[in-house]
Amino acid sequence: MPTPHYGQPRYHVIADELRERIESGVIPPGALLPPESVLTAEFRASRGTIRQALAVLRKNGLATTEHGRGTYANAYAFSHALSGGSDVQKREREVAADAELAALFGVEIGAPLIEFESVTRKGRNVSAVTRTYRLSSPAY
Amino acid sequence: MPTPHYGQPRYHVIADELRERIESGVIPPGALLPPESVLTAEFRASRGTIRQALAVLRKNGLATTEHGRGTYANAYAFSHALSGGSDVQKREREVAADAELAALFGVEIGAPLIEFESVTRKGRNVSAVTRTYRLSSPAY
DNA sequence: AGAAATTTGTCCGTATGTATC
DNA sequence: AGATACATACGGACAAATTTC
Repeated sequence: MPTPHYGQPRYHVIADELRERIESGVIPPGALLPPESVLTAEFRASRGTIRQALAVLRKNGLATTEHGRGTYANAYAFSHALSGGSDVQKREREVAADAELAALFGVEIGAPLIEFESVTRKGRNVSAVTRTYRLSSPAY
Repeated sequence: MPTPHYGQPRYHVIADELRERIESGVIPPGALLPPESVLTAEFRASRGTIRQALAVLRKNGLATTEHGRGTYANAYAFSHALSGGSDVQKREREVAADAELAALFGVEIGAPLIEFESVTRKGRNVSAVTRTYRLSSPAY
């Protein structure tokens, strides 16, 4: 693989992508980001480049890294996006599994799932809707 | 010590050796491989290099690792294309807006949306499914 | 039941060699 | 030549899950 750095350096592009995920709620506040090893695979970047990207997030207050544990998305990032003119509404509800979700979770169609929905608005427009589904009763 | 990686990288050589032991039955299916600490001594490689070799085995479906327990040799079926060996599977597709999404985004029902789906697995079970919806053609 | 040891998971910092822009 | 990035490798430290005593 060549090393094209048109415009922006890779670590900056990666940092932007991760910031987008944090501010949009794809990575919810307080959640762990994927470990460096996974990020290297996802972005096909070397560990050094990934670490540079994470350093950018830390410097901007979007993430916090703990030795031996991982890198957290900061809750502060949410309010940052809020003050930036976007608005986020959240809600949690119980829904019935459709065929697709049932197949994924290995439950019957109609089985109860917890749906966590996050609606991100910028101005009057909705920019993103994120729905996270989990089993309502723990899998054992 | 310097780090000459002439020819094949060390983790690759080590992975090959371990695969040989598994396929030849020296390490029978279901048995635990030696712990990383022992492998570092055997191959005189750093732990990181050993873990890289083990990652190759996992990716090839030859071994399975459990936190705090160890790495098992798999009774190897050919699970290469199936699981891919990764924890998170992602895909992106275009879907039609249902009534709720249409109302949120302010588009007509059936209008095209980009759906980004991420399926997180723990072991064999799906632990979470996240779907993020965005407008397919940015409205600005 | 509880403490210690084992083992894997993750991050830190550093270093070398290679390749491309 | 310099900056960026990749792949590889080392050693150390802390965290978390599991097993053992």
